[in-house]
Amino acid sequence: MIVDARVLREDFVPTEVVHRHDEVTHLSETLEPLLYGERAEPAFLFGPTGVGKTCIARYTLEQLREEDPEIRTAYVNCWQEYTRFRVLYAILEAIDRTADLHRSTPKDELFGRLEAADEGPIVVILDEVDQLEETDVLYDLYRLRHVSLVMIANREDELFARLDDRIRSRLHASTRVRFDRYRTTELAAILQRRAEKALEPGAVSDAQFRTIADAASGDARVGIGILRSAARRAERRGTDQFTDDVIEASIPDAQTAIRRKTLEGLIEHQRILYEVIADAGEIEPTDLYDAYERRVTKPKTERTLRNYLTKMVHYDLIEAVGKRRGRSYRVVDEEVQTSEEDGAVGESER
DNA sequence: TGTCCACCGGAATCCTGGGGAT
DNA sequence: ATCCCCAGGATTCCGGTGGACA
Repeated sequence: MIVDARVLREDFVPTEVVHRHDEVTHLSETLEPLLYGERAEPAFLFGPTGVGKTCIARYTLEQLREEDPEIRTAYVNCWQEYTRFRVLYAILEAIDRTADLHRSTPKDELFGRLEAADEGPIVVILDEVDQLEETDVLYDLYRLRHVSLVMIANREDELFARLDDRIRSRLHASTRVRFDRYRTTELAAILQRRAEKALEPGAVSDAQFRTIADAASGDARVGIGILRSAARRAERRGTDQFTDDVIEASIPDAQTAIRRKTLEGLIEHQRILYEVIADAGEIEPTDLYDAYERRVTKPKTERTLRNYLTKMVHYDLIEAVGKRRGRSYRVVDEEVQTSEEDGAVGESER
Protein backbone atom coordinates (compact mmCIF):
# COMPACT_ATOMS: atom_id res chain seq x y z
CA MET A 1 0.00 0.00 0.00
CA ILE A 2 2.43 2.68 1.13
CA VAL A 3 5.41 3.06 -1.17
CA ASP A 4 6.91 6.27 0.18
CA ALA A 5 5.64 7.51 3.53
CA ARG A 6 7.67 10.72 3.41
CA VAL A 7 5.34 12.14 0.80
CA LEU A 8 2.47 12.03 3.28
CA ARG A 9 4.38 13.82 6.00
CA GLU A 10 3.34 17.28 6.99
CA ASP A 11 6.64 18.91 6.12
CA PHE A 12 7.02 17.30 2.71
CA VAL A 13 7.79 19.75 -0.07
CA PRO A 14 6.67 18.51 -3.48
CA THR A 15 8.91 18.91 -6.51
CA GLU A 16 6.13 20.57 -8.43
CA VAL A 17 3.20 22.55 -7.24
CA VAL A 18 -0.42 22.18 -8.12
CA HIS A 19 -2.84 25.12 -8.24
CA ARG A 20 -0.50 27.67 -6.73
CA HIS A 21 1.46 28.94 -9.71
CA ASP A 22 0.44 32.57 -9.35
CA GLU A 23 1.47 32.60 -5.72
CA VAL A 24 4.82 31.01 -6.50
CA THR A 25 5.45 33.52 -9.27
CA HIS A 26 4.52 36.41 -7.05
CA LEU A 27 6.87 35.30 -4.30
CA SER A 28 9.77 34.46 -6.57
CA GLU A 29 9.48 37.84 -8.25
CA THR A 30 9.85 39.44 -4.87
CA LEU A 31 12.93 37.40 -4.10
CA GLU A 32 14.43 37.79 -7.55
CA PRO A 33 16.71 40.74 -6.70
CA LEU A 34 18.73 38.35 -4.56
CA LEU A 35 19.95 36.70 -7.73
CA TYR A 36 21.51 40.00 -8.79
CA GLY A 37 23.13 40.66 -5.46
CA GLU A 38 20.44 43.08 -4.39
CA ARG A 39 18.22 43.09 -1.40
CA ALA A 40 14.74 41.60 -1.55
CA GLU A 41 11.85 43.37 0.10
CA PRO A 42 10.10 41.49 2.88
CA ALA A 43 7.18 39.35 1.79
CA PHE A 44 4.06 38.26 3.62
CA LEU A 45 2.04 35.16 2.92
CA PHE A 46 -1.46 35.42 4.31
CA GLY A 47 -4.25 32.88 4.35
CA PRO A 48 -6.09 30.30 6.48
CA THR A 49 -4.46 27.07 7.62
CA GLY A 50 -3.85 24.28 5.17
CA VAL A 51 -3.76 26.36 2.00
CA GLY A 52 -0.11 25.73 1.23
CA LYS A 53 1.59 28.85 2.56
CA THR A 54 4.47 27.05 4.24
CA CYS A 55 4.77 24.59 1.42
CA ILE A 56 4.96 27.34 -1.22
CA ALA A 57 7.47 29.33 0.79
CA ARG A 58 9.77 26.34 1.10
CA TYR A 59 9.26 25.33 -2.48
CA THR A 60 10.07 28.80 -3.78
CA LEU A 61 13.21 29.01 -1.69
CA GLU A 62 14.36 25.65 -2.96
CA GLN A 63 13.87 26.88 -6.50
CA LEU A 64 15.84 29.99 -5.63
CA ARG A 65 18.68 27.96 -4.21
CA GLU A 66 18.81 25.92 -7.34
CA GLU A 67 19.55 29.07 -9.26
CA ASP A 68 22.03 30.32 -6.70
CA PRO A 69 23.27 27.82 -4.11
CA GLU A 70 25.08 30.64 -2.29
CA ILE A 71 21.79 31.89 -0.93
CA ARG A 72 21.28 30.55 2.55
CA THR A 73 17.86 29.87 3.97
CA ALA A 74 16.49 29.44 7.46
CA TYR A 75 13.07 28.18 8.43
CA VAL A 76 11.80 29.32 11.81
CA ASN A 77 8.46 28.33 13.25
CA CYS A 78 7.55 31.15 15.59
CA TRP A 79 5.12 28.91 17.39
CA GLN A 80 8.06 27.13 18.96
CA GLU A 81 10.66 29.88 18.66
CA TYR A 82 8.68 32.76 20.11
CA THR A 83 11.37 34.84 21.80
CA ARG A 84 14.03 37.06 20.29
CA PHE A 85 16.71 34.76 21.58
CA ARG A 86 15.18 31.64 20.11
CA VAL A 87 14.51 33.16 16.72
CA LEU A 88 18.06 34.42 16.40
CA TYR A 89 19.38 31.11 17.63
CA ALA A 90 17.29 29.15 15.14
CA ILE A 91 18.57 31.26 12.26
CA LEU A 92 22.18 30.89 13.34
CA GLU A 93 21.62 27.17 13.67
CA ALA A 94 20.32 26.98 10.12
CA ILE A 95 23.44 28.68 8.80
CA ASP A 96 25.79 26.72 11.04
CA ARG A 97 26.95 29.44 13.35
CA THR A 98 25.99 27.95 16.66
CA ALA A 99 29.13 25.97 17.35
CA ASP A 100 29.89 27.50 20.73
CA LEU A 101 26.60 29.10 21.67
CA HIS A 102 24.76 28.28 24.83
CA ARG A 103 21.83 29.47 26.88
CA SER A 104 23.88 32.02 28.72
CA THR A 105 25.14 33.75 25.62
CA PRO A 106 24.12 37.39 25.71
CA LYS A 107 21.38 38.23 23.21
CA ASP A 108 23.50 40.89 21.58
CA GLU A 109 26.17 38.34 20.89
CA LEU A 110 23.66 36.34 18.86
CA PHE A 111 22.63 39.38 16.93
CA GLY A 112 26.25 40.38 16.41
CA ARG A 113 27.00 36.99 15.01
CA LEU A 114 24.14 37.15 12.56
CA GLU A 115 25.23 40.63 11.60
CA ALA A 116 28.72 39.33 10.90
CA ALA A 117 27.44 36.47 8.76
CA ASP A 118 27.03 38.82 5.81
CA GLU A 119 29.10 37.04 3.21
CA GLY A 120 25.91 36.29 1.29
CA PRO A 121 22.16 36.74 1.52
CA ILE A 122 20.06 34.80 4.01
CA VAL A 123 16.37 34.28 3.42
CA VAL A 124 14.47 33.67 6.63
CA ILE A 125 11.02 32.13 6.63
CA LEU A 126 9.16 33.15 9.76
CA ASP A 127 6.24 30.76 9.91
CA GLU A 128 3.29 31.63 12.14
CA VAL A 129 4.89 34.98 12.71
CA ASP A 130 1.75 36.15 14.51
CA GLN A 131 2.74 33.83 17.36
CA LEU A 132 5.91 35.78 18.02
CA GLU A 133 5.92 37.20 21.52
CA GLU A 134 8.83 39.55 21.11
CA THR A 135 8.09 41.29 17.86
CA ASP A 136 11.07 43.60 18.17
CA VAL A 137 13.16 40.83 16.64
CA LEU A 138 11.45 41.67 13.34
CA TYR A 139 12.96 45.11 13.56
CA ASP A 140 16.38 43.62 14.26
CA LEU A 141 16.15 41.34 11.26
CA TYR A 142 14.81 44.09 9.06
CA ARG A 143 17.85 46.19 9.82
CA LEU A 144 20.24 43.56 8.50
CA ARG A 145 20.88 44.21 4.84
CA HIS A 146 21.81 40.63 4.06
CA VAL A 147 18.66 39.17 5.61
CA SER A 148 15.42 38.91 3.66
CA LEU A 149 12.18 37.99 5.34
CA VAL A 150 9.33 35.78 4.24
CA MET A 151 6.65 35.96 6.90
CA ILE A 152 3.67 33.66 7.14
CA ALA A 153 0.51 34.42 9.09
CA ASN A 154 -3.21 33.80 9.01
CA ARG A 155 -4.69 37.24 9.14
CA GLU A 156 -3.08 40.46 8.09
CA ASP A 157 -5.05 42.77 10.40
CA GLU A 158 -4.42 40.63 13.46
CA LEU A 159 -0.72 40.47 12.76
CA PHE A 160 -0.29 44.18 12.22
CA ALA A 161 -2.28 44.98 15.33
CA ARG A 162 0.38 43.21 17.35
CA LEU A 163 3.33 45.08 15.92
CA ASP A 164 4.57 48.37 17.27
CA ASP A 165 4.59 51.44 15.06
CA ARG A 166 8.28 51.34 14.31
CA ILE A 167 8.17 48.00 12.58
CA ARG A 168 4.60 48.32 11.29
CA SER A 169 5.36 51.36 9.19
CA ARG A 170 8.41 49.70 7.72
CA LEU A 171 6.64 46.51 6.82
CA HIS A 172 3.54 48.18 5.49
CA ALA A 173 4.96 48.49 2.01
CA SER A 174 5.98 44.83 1.78
CA THR A 175 4.72 42.38 -0.77
CA ARG A 176 1.63 40.45 0.22
CA VAL A 177 0.73 37.11 -1.28
CA ARG A 178 -2.75 35.98 -0.38
CA PHE A 179 -3.89 32.40 -0.35
CA ASP A 180 -7.52 31.31 -0.63
CA ARG A 181 -9.02 28.05 0.44
CA TYR A 182 -8.73 25.22 -2.03
CA ARG A 183 -11.87 24.13 -3.82
CA THR A 184 -12.78 20.50 -3.50
CA THR A 185 -11.59 19.72 -7.02
CA GLU A 186 -8.28 21.48 -6.44
CA LEU A 187 -7.62 19.68 -3.20
CA ALA A 188 -8.62 16.38 -4.79
CA ALA A 189 -6.00 17.00 -7.48
CA ILE A 190 -3.36 17.74 -4.85
CA LEU A 191 -4.18 14.59 -2.95
CA GLN A 192 -4.02 12.62 -6.16
CA ARG A 193 -0.50 13.87 -6.86
CA ARG A 194 0.60 12.93 -3.40
CA ALA A 195 -0.99 9.52 -3.65
CA GLU A 196 0.75 8.85 -6.96
CA LYS A 197 4.08 9.16 -5.21
CA ALA A 198 3.19 7.76 -1.83
CA LEU A 199 0.93 4.84 -2.61
CA GLU A 200 0.69 1.96 -4.99
CA PRO A 201 -1.07 2.80 -8.25
CA GLY A 202 -4.83 2.51 -8.17
CA ALA A 203 -5.14 2.42 -4.42
CA VAL A 204 -7.56 5.31 -4.34
CA SER A 205 -10.38 6.07 -6.74
CA ASP A 206 -11.26 9.50 -8.09
CA ALA A 207 -14.48 9.53 -6.14
CA GLN A 208 -12.57 8.73 -2.97
CA PHE A 209 -10.19 11.63 -3.51
CA ARG A 210 -13.23 13.85 -3.74
CA THR A 211 -14.70 12.40 -0.57
CA ILE A 212 -11.49 13.10 1.31
CA ALA A 213 -11.12 16.58 -0.16
CA ASP A 214 -14.71 17.30 0.73
CA ALA A 215 -14.28 16.15 4.33
CA ALA A 216 -11.18 18.30 4.66
CA SER A 217 -13.17 21.36 3.50
CA GLY A 218 -10.30 23.01 1.69
CA ASP A 219 -7.64 22.32 4.29
CA ALA A 220 -4.79 20.43 2.67
CA ARG A 221 -3.24 19.55 5.99
CA VAL A 222 -6.39 17.76 7.08
CA GLY A 223 -6.78 16.19 3.65
CA ILE A 224 -3.29 14.75 3.66
CA GLY A 225 -3.82 13.66 7.23
CA ILE A 226 -6.90 11.68 6.23
CA LEU A 227 -5.02 10.18 3.31
CA ARG A 228 -2.16 9.15 5.58
CA SER A 229 -4.39 7.73 8.24
CA ALA A 230 -6.46 5.83 5.69
CA ALA A 231 -3.36 4.42 4.05
CA ARG A 232 -2.09 3.09 7.37
CA ARG A 233 -5.47 1.66 8.16
CA ALA A 234 -5.72 -0.07 4.81
CA GLU A 235 -2.23 -1.41 5.24
CA ARG A 236 -3.05 -2.90 8.61
CA ARG A 237 -5.99 -4.62 7.06
CA GLY A 238 -3.77 -5.94 4.33
CA THR A 239 -5.84 -4.52 1.49
CA ASP A 240 -4.28 -2.80 -1.49
CA GLN A 241 -7.21 -0.49 -2.11
CA PHE A 242 -9.02 2.10 -0.09
CA THR A 243 -12.52 1.09 0.88
CA ASP A 244 -15.15 3.66 1.73
CA ASP A 245 -15.37 2.60 5.35
CA VAL A 246 -11.60 2.94 5.76
CA ILE A 247 -11.91 6.53 4.63
CA GLU A 248 -14.94 7.07 6.78
CA ALA A 249 -13.06 5.83 9.83
CA SER A 250 -10.04 8.00 9.08
CA ILE A 251 -11.86 11.30 8.86
CA PRO A 252 -12.34 11.94 12.58
CA ASP A 253 -8.86 10.56 13.13
CA ALA A 254 -7.15 13.19 11.07
CA GLN A 255 -9.31 15.99 12.33
CA THR A 256 -8.33 15.38 15.94
CA ALA A 257 -4.75 14.29 15.32
CA ILE A 258 -3.42 17.82 15.43
CA ARG A 259 -5.26 18.53 18.65
CA ARG A 260 -4.00 15.37 20.26
CA LYS A 261 -0.52 16.36 19.28
CA THR A 262 -0.75 19.73 20.97
CA LEU A 263 -2.30 18.06 23.99
CA GLU A 264 0.78 15.89 24.27
CA GLY A 265 2.92 18.98 24.16
CA LEU A 266 1.37 20.34 27.33
CA ILE A 267 3.27 20.13 30.57
CA GLU A 268 1.78 18.15 33.45
CA HIS A 269 0.02 21.01 35.22
CA GLN A 270 -1.47 22.27 32.01
CA ARG A 271 -2.80 18.83 31.23
CA ILE A 272 -4.38 18.57 34.66
CA LEU A 273 -6.07 21.89 34.09
CA TYR A 274 -7.32 20.60 30.78
CA GLU A 275 -8.62 17.43 32.39
CA VAL A 276 -10.46 19.37 35.07
CA ILE A 277 -12.14 21.44 32.38
CA ALA A 278 -12.90 18.37 30.28
CA ASP A 279 -14.39 16.52 33.25
CA ALA A 280 -16.57 19.43 34.22
CA GLY A 281 -17.63 20.16 30.68
CA GLU A 282 -17.83 23.81 31.58
CA ILE A 283 -16.38 25.40 34.68
CA GLU A 284 -15.97 28.83 36.25
CA PRO A 285 -12.55 30.16 37.19
CA THR A 286 -12.82 29.86 40.98
CA ASP A 287 -14.14 26.30 40.80
CA LEU A 288 -11.46 25.49 38.28
CA TYR A 289 -8.66 26.72 40.52
CA ASP A 290 -10.12 24.84 43.50
CA ALA A 291 -10.49 21.59 41.59
CA TYR A 292 -6.98 21.93 40.24
CA GLU A 293 -5.54 22.51 43.69
CA ARG A 294 -7.24 19.40 44.98
CA ARG A 295 -5.65 17.30 42.26
CA VAL A 296 -2.03 18.31 42.65
CA THR A 297 0.36 18.26 45.57
CA LYS A 298 2.26 21.39 44.67
CA PRO A 299 -0.15 23.76 42.98
CA LYS A 300 1.06 26.67 40.89
CA THR A 301 -0.25 30.12 41.68
CA GLU A 302 -3.43 31.37 40.12
CA ARG A 303 -1.53 33.83 38.01
CA THR A 304 0.46 31.01 36.48
CA LEU A 305 -2.71 29.07 35.84
CA ARG A 306 -4.10 32.08 34.03
CA ASN A 307 -1.04 32.07 31.83
CA TYR A 308 -1.60 28.40 31.13
CA LEU A 309 -5.21 29.04 30.31
CA THR A 310 -4.46 31.80 27.82
CA LYS A 311 -1.90 29.56 26.23
CA MET A 312 -4.40 26.73 25.90
CA VAL A 313 -6.99 29.07 24.46
CA HIS A 314 -4.32 30.07 22.00
CA TYR A 315 -3.72 26.45 21.10
CA ASP A 316 -7.44 26.17 20.48
CA LEU A 317 -7.73 23.42 23.07
CA ILE A 318 -10.15 25.26 25.31
CA GLU A 319 -12.29 28.31 24.95
CA ALA A 320 -13.29 31.03 27.36
CA VAL A 321 -16.94 31.95 27.36
CA GLY A 322 -17.62 35.49 28.39
CA LYS A 323 -15.31 37.97 30.01
CA ARG A 324 -14.68 39.09 33.58
CA ARG A 325 -17.17 37.98 36.13
CA GLY A 326 -19.21 35.03 35.05
CA ARG A 327 -16.62 33.74 32.65
CA SER A 328 -16.28 30.01 32.18
CA TYR A 329 -13.97 27.66 30.39
CA ARG A 330 -14.73 24.60 28.33
CA VAL A 331 -12.86 22.30 25.99
CA VAL A 332 -13.21 23.21 22.37
CA ASP A 333 -13.94 19.79 20.99
CA GLU A 334 -15.67 17.10 23.04
CA GLU A 335 -15.00 14.38 20.48
CA VAL A 336 -11.36 14.29 21.50
CA GLN A 337 -12.19 11.95 24.34
CA THR A 338 -14.12 9.48 22.20
CA SER A 339 -11.52 9.34 19.47
CA GLU A 340 -8.90 8.44 22.05
CA GLU A 341 -9.89 4.77 22.11
CA ASP A 342 -9.95 4.78 18.35
CA GLY A 343 -6.23 5.47 18.19
CA ALA A 344 -5.37 3.02 20.93
CA VAL A 345 -7.28 0.10 19.45
CA GLY A 346 -5.02 0.01 16.40
CA GLU A 347 -4.28 -3.60 15.66
CA SER A 348 -7.49 -5.06 17.06
CA GLU A 349 -9.57 -3.61 14.27
CA ARG A 350 -12.94 -5.01 13.57
C1' DT B 1 -26.15 55.29 41.38
C1' DG B 2 -22.49 53.67 44.05
C1' DT B 3 -19.90 50.00 46.04
C1' DC B 4 -18.13 45.51 45.93
C1' DC B 5 -15.36 42.08 44.08
C1' DA B 6 -14.41 38.26 40.65
C1' DC B 7 -11.53 38.12 37.09
C1' DC B 8 -8.02 39.50 33.78
C1' DG B 9 -3.46 40.46 32.41
C1' DG B 10 0.82 43.83 32.56
C1' DA B 11 5.13 44.64 34.88
C1' DA B 12 8.59 43.85 38.19
C1' DT B 13 10.98 40.54 40.62
C1' DC B 14 12.43 36.04 42.19
C1' DC B 15 14.18 31.44 41.34
C1' DT B 16 16.44 27.81 38.93
C1' DG B 17 19.71 25.66 36.39
C1' DG B 18 23.06 25.52 32.47
C1' DG B 19 27.38 26.85 31.33
C1' DG B 20 31.72 29.79 30.96
C1' DA B 21 35.66 31.99 33.40
C1' DT B 22 38.94 31.99 36.95
C1' DA C 1 35.33 24.56 43.45
C1' DT C 2 33.39 28.90 43.14
C1' DC C 3 31.58 32.91 41.04
C1' DC C 4 29.15 35.20 37.52
C1' DC C 5 25.92 35.69 33.61
C1' DC C 6 22.09 34.48 31.35
C1' DA C 7 17.18 32.96 29.79
C1' DG C 8 12.90 31.62 30.96
C1' DG C 9 9.42 30.11 34.02
C1' DA C 10 7.00 31.17 38.27
C1' DT C 11 5.54 34.36 41.54
C1' DT C 12 4.27 38.73 43.50
C1' DC C 13 2.01 42.90 43.13
C1' DC C 14 -1.44 45.51 41.38
C1' DG C 15 -4.55 48.42 38.42
C1' DG C 16 -8.48 48.07 35.34
C1' DT C 17 -13.06 46.41 34.14
C1' DG C 18 -17.76 45.59 34.40
C1' DG C 19 -21.55 42.62 36.30
C1' DA C 20 -24.10 41.90 40.75
C1' DC C 21 -26.45 43.82 44.18
C1' DA C 22 -28.18 47.17 47.51
